[in-house]
Amino acid sequence: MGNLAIPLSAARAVNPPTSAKPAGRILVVEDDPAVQKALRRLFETEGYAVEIQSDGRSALDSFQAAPPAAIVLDLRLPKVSGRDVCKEVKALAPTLPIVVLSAASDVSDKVLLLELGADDYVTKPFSPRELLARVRAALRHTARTPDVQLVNFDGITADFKKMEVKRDGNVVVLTAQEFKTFQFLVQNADRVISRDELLNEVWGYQNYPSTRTVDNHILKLRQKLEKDPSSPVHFRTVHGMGYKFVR
Amino acid sequence: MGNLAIPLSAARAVNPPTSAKPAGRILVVEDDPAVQKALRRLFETEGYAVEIQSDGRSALDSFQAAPPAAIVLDLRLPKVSGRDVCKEVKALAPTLPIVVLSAASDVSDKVLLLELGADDYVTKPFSPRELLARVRAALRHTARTPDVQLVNFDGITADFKKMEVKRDGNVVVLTAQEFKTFQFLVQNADRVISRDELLNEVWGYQNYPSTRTVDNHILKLRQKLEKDPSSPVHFRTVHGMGYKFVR
DNA sequence: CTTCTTTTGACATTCTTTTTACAACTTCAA
DNA sequence: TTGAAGTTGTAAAAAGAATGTCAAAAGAAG
Repeated sequence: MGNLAIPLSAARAVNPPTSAKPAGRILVVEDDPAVQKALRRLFETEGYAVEIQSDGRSALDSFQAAPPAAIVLDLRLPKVSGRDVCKEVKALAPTLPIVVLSAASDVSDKVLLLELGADDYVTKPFSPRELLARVRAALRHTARTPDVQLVNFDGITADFKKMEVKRDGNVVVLTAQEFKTFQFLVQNADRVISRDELLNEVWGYQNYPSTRTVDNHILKLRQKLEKDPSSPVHFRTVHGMGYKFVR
Repeated sequence: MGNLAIPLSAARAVNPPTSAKPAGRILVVEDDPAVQKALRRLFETEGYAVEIQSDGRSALDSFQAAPPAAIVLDLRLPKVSGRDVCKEVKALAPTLPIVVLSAASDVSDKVLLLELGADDYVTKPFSPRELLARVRAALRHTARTPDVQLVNFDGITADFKKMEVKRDGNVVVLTAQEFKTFQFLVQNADRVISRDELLNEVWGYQNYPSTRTVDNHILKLRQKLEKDPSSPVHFRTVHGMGYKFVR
């Protein structure tokens, strides 16, 4: 049986091209002035409006005055701790995405973050791009495209929440990687995805195998899900570009 | 220093040459000759043009002479430190992606990278693939200049995002190169483009075929998209100059 | 250690790009 | 107007790349 334990980070590593930015306002809660400045620059360059608060109390006030699109929250804060801010915000606005900044030691236990209700976290020292990516992902996850959680086509049923795929009523066993690939393609249906993008988004930076690996996973998906794997209808090749999923 | 374990074998085996990439030039700023060599090979194998500078001063000069598509920057450099290079470049070109190479000890502090304005970082010793992945991701992100994304003329519809072109409602299959040529011409409508410019912009530095190749691609585009290919209306020849697209 | 998954490598096949050759066209000067 | 000289249109051949596929190797999980 395929073990479909998808790590937190990977589960939402879904990243359609961010074209023109409608953006939104991001509330940054951080007490170090240097970091404040840097974060402001980082997000503003990307077209987000940025509001900065230096302590938990003001953060909560600000949040209640006008809820932002997302919150970037340092866990170590004066007055009201980041944890409490997190809890309180989540109690009032469960869907508002919160990305936590934390020292590695603070999250020795990931469970803690889940309890807090944070959507994602980045440990210091972190890559600016990564933070950006996670904030984007968090935003997309809640607000923008309510990610497809159920898909139905041909004779295939996929429930991404349950991580279950059926074909004509029978469960199809996908391996973890196959499942992630499938999910990413489906959630980016009709868009051509290059192998590189798949490697980045589905495999991640840490393990970056050769592009042929992608082909093999597509092969498996076709074998398991296409009526006629040798002339695929849904998992299409776009020669010289990549693959695209069509319903 | 120079304890950068970059297995050369890995550099070779990273990825099968992935197609005609627009690629671009990468400025590598690094003083260790061994690493220079490895990085050159890594990126060139992947179809990027590589320029190497050994110290901060020359890096800045080079950047100002002709900005590259991305910068890979060692933090420890002679003359002008990597930090200063980073800051200065970001001040002048905030969107130019910079990936920093650093010893683990250099980034013990989350402030640093953010303050510098770097987009991403890799700690030594690093995996060639990871570096590549990060540079690619950085490039992909900024490369999203969503010029025109949708075009409509005569009976032709083009969706550059989906990489799809339709003619009277039916999908017209364009090859990768044809599509890129088409996109470039359309996004530079009414301007005369020389064959050399097309080769530079569409084909890129790496593969530079003869100018007749361009003619053939225009031919294909006419055959696929013009009502009467033998007297083209949209893909016009400007004798002695090149081609131009008119809506 | 065994089993299952992922990745690699090789090869055949298919599809794309480039070259090539020649006809047709344009330009310009005589 | 006519005829070089240079450009471009065109199709087909040649060269080159990308992909499909399978089996073996490497790696993880149990």
